Amino acid sequence: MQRTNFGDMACSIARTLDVIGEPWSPLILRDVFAGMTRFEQMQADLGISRKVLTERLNHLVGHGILERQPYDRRPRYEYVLTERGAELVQLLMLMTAWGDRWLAGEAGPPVLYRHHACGEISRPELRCAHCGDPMSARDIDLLPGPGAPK
Amino acid sequence: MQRTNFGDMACSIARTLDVIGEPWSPLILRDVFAGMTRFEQMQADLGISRKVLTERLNHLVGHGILERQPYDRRPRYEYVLTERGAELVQLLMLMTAWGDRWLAGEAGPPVLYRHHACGEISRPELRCAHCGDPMSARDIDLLPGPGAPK
DNA sequence: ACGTGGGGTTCCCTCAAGGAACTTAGACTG
DNA sequence: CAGTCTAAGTTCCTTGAGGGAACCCCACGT
Repeated sequence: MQRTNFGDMACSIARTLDVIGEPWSPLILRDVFAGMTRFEQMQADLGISRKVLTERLNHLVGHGILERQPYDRRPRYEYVLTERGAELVQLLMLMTAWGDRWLAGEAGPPVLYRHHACGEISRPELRCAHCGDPMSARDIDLLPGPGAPK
Repeated sequence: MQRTNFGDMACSIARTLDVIGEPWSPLILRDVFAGMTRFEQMQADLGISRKVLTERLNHLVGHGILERQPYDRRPRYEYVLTERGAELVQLLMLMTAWGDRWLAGEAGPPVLYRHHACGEISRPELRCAHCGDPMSARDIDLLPGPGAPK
């Protein structure tokens, strides 16, 4: 995977990739979010190598995305989303929306979202936290922030 | 990187990862979005190997995310976002917001977004396309869609 | 004709992903 | 108490992708 260390770059995208950018990591988060929280379940569902699954889970736990909790007196553990992790799920939701739109083809989306607030099947949209209007790539300018390099 | 082919999975997240999940791809999109559209610029900015940059650009062009356009009578090209690609930038915006919140630390965010509609420095938020209320991980149920496996 | 500079290609080396086999700790079973 | 079962890893080997440096090609400019 990435031999170059993205975590040290002065870029929030690169830093986020350092946490969840490795192959499989987003799919592991998806599984945990969907309720497949145990090692064997994920391994079977994803078809990932056990070695890599171990590495990814440790990485995600280490970065505070998942927590490892025993669920038995035997050495059995399940992984649950932390607050940081739950916020990352928004990214997955947006990835789903993009994939549904551009890659799902004839068959249509494999999964639908029902929104608790309105009870409808819907999809997420990006809006400005300040004014509430839509906020897409064409609607913004980039400015250097306080953490900008130099 | 990923030897396993995510594109064949019945999951819009996996399919999206097949397009932009390889290492560097999101950062390449970031650069193009930020106006660094040429091979040499990106290579210098990212510190990516020229070989991998070539591979990634071809992959992104092949999936309709970028377009390769000549900008000179000499063999000089720049890469521009297609509509599909521009919509992917929303993902980057959300990654930025997450990284700003959880990883930026003392120094603060390296980049700020100014929203054209309201003119304010702001950040994007996920909202329901149907009712407009916030739509985060805790606000939805998952249901099988028409493209669900079997 | 000669240099320059953008945009790649080629080559080799290292290290991560895949895969299968092995290990461990406790619980259950006879 | 010995033997079996199961979830959750660990170990080891093979393969192939990422890093890096060197090289190549082409249209200018001078």
